[in-house]
Amino acid sequence: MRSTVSKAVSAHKGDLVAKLRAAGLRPTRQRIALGKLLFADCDRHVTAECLHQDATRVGASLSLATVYNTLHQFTNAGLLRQVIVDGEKTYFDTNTGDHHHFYFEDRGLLADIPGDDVRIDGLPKPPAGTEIERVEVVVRLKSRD
Amino acid sequence: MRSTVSKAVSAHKGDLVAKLRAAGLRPTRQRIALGKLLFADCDRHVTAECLHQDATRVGASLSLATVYNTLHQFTNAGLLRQVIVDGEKTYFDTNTGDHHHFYFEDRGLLADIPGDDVRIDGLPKPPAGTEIERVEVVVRLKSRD
DNA sequence: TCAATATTTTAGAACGATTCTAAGGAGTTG
DNA sequence: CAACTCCTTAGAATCGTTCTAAAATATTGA
Ligand SMILES: [Mn+2]
Ligand SMILES: [Mn+2]
Ligand SMILES: [Zn+2]
Ligand SMILES: [Zn+2]
Repeated sequence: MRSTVSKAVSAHKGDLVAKLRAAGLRPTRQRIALGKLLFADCDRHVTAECLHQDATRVGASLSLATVYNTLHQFTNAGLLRQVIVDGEKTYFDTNTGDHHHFYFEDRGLLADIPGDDVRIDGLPKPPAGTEIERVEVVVRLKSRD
Repeated sequence: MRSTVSKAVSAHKGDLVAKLRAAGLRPTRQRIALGKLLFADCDRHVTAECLHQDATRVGASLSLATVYNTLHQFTNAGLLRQVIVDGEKTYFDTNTGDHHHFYFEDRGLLADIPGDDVRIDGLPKPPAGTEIERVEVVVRLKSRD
């Protein structure tokens, strides 16, 4: 799940189309453009607005509504996950595995915390009638000085 | 009995007025009403909307804008802290010490996890030029069944 | 291939939480 | 009380996001 190089090399349009089909999504021009931006290279943390700008920058023409639709469809298909670290905007993460985040508050950027080295001990059992869906750690960072 | 109770209540109010003065905030009717709701009993996690409803329920009459203003003033004074667990609304926490949270996603409720019991190991050093402002753990819970 | 059908895209309106504006109200000081 | 400063508030504005419904596109199968 973390062989970045071979993933980048093998992230061809055909794979993307297969990925979309497997998710029950038609491989439209818009979804392919967004899929390339999201899945072609290394892992990304994007907002809808920023992904829309990326698409525009690359010459793809699609509406912001489509970016929102697509991000949610990808999330429902398990291709993305949401990360909530800021009340103003929602981040979408191409890394769907178990991991945690640094959040650079002044720049509004997310970064994965490398490795599975993070261990959390001493968590109490969840209250009766509930179960843990996910444990999230966010390390909020500020610039020094 | 009754005199004990009213003494306790007025002692609380005196504390509250002192607390506001120490924060450089005039003890207005609105701030005292909200301060009572927030600080009189046990720790609370509230949204602006919910605190406004609480105030209305208790007979205090103030605008939602004032609730927002007051929550931010209290936060800037270190009397509250913000907790971000939901993209839709902001929670304010009367517990300003180091601690973590259960989040009951389907009910939109927060509960404290005492900070002393939770240990986080294996966090990497923050990137150069940054420092940790806070480490937050959120345990997202869903109802079983 | 080519219509019939199902899904997708999109512009623009709507929404909901939050913030802003600016004018009147209230706390403080002497 | 007067003078001053700070506070409250209704309503407008903002902003990220969702909704609507009509036009566009993908898929199916004859
Ligand atoms: Mn972004
Ligand atoms: Mn609440
Ligand atoms: Zn991530
Ligand atoms: Zn708390």
